[in-house]
Amino acid sequence: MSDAARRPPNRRGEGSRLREEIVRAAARLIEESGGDAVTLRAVARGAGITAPSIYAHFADLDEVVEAVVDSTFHALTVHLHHTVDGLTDPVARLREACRAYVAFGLGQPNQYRVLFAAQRRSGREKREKTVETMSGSAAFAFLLDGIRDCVTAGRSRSEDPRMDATALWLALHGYVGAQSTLTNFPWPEEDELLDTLVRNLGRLDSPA
Amino acid sequence: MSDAARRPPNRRGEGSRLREEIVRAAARLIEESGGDAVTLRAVARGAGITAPSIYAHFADLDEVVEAVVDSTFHALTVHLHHTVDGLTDPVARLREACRAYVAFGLGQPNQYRVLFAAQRRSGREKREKTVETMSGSAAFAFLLDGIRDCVTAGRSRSEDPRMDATALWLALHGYVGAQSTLTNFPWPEEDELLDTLVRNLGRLDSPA
DNA sequence: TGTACATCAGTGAACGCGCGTTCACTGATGTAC
DNA sequence: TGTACATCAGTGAACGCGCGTTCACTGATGTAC
Repeated sequence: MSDAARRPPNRRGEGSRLREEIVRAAARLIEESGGDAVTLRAVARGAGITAPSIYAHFADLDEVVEAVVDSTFHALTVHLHHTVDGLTDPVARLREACRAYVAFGLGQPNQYRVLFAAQRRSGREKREKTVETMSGSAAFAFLLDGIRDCVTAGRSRSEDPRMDATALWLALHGYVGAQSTLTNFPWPEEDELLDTLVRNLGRLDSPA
Repeated sequence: MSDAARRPPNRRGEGSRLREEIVRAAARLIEESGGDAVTLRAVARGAGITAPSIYAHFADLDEVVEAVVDSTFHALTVHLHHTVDGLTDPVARLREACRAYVAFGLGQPNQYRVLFAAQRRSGREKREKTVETMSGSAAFAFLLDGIRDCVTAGRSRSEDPRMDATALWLALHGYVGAQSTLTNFPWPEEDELLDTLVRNLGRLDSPA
């Protein structure tokens, strides 16, 4: 901090502004480094503050990452809602939701990875209600409702929407992880692949 | 190393024995720590040697992990071959291969994760022929051949086996990653889920 | 068979580094009078 | 309106730690004569 000007302190009661800046810096760092170089000190550097300042807002680095995960899950949910907003055809809604999910993941693959990697670590002892059941399930519920709506509209032959939604989510999830990792794999055209997944796992009669 | 007896050196020309012990120790460490605590020194401790001894066999930790990945991919390939060996019905072969793939991944989820996580890191500058295209593709080819055989036998309606094999692999891959991570998710019965994936993505006419 | 010597697997001390965490502190903001 | 003071966001020095990497070394194994 000796080379830069001293950070002007936030006004009284505006400490939460720094909190948000820390979360943003951590998210940026996760995305850029792939999660390898995410340390308390690196986050502090990214936010333009000194390391001890973080303790005023978070107990440790895990809490910071947790905040990033919450924020990212929220952004995903908003993104999905915004995408299907205005679409009325249930098949189109389902397909666009899947497209949007994949686009969100591929747009920030390392943050997406942390969304689920964080469960492993913090799951040891903490909190009954994990992020997974709180925020993450909103995205899954999206797919489940999407399939149910298709069934109601007579567009899907699914006899077990929960099973089929799980299968569909697994494939989307696998695609986000694999596509951003195995860049040498002979990937088919993305739209075709997504259509294949949605049509077959959503049990749609007509081509999507 | 002061607390333990000094390791008796291998005989002349048997330096490769230590190499294998290092790889085994690294694999163990990856599986137990989730990959977080994998350091050169930790691997050395696990192998019962001092850190500098590793340099006689590997340039750095990345090379050690690379060796673990190679070994794990090889084990996966052997496991798949062994599983379908003796099965003649193409649908049964495909389904059992999928089951075996998932079982392998869930049996050592952290090693499985590293299989693909390693691509990211070392992919920066090194080697054109990545592990992915060399060893990993053997597993994928297994699924592809499986679907093709079903088509030939008139058991699958697939019109694009490569596309459908990709879709199927993505779902299996997603399942291994998600199931070992999201332990609170209301997972359906594993056999039912796998049947759903194989039947729908393998485009099988009759229930698998 | 015996002895001197080369080989080489593995050791242990040492280095500089970035890390997490603690602590007393500084100095601008806002308040009491 | 002016002044003394409390508050509190953020600093910077310091600590102990495990890390990767280097280097000269040790001592058992095998070989030449």
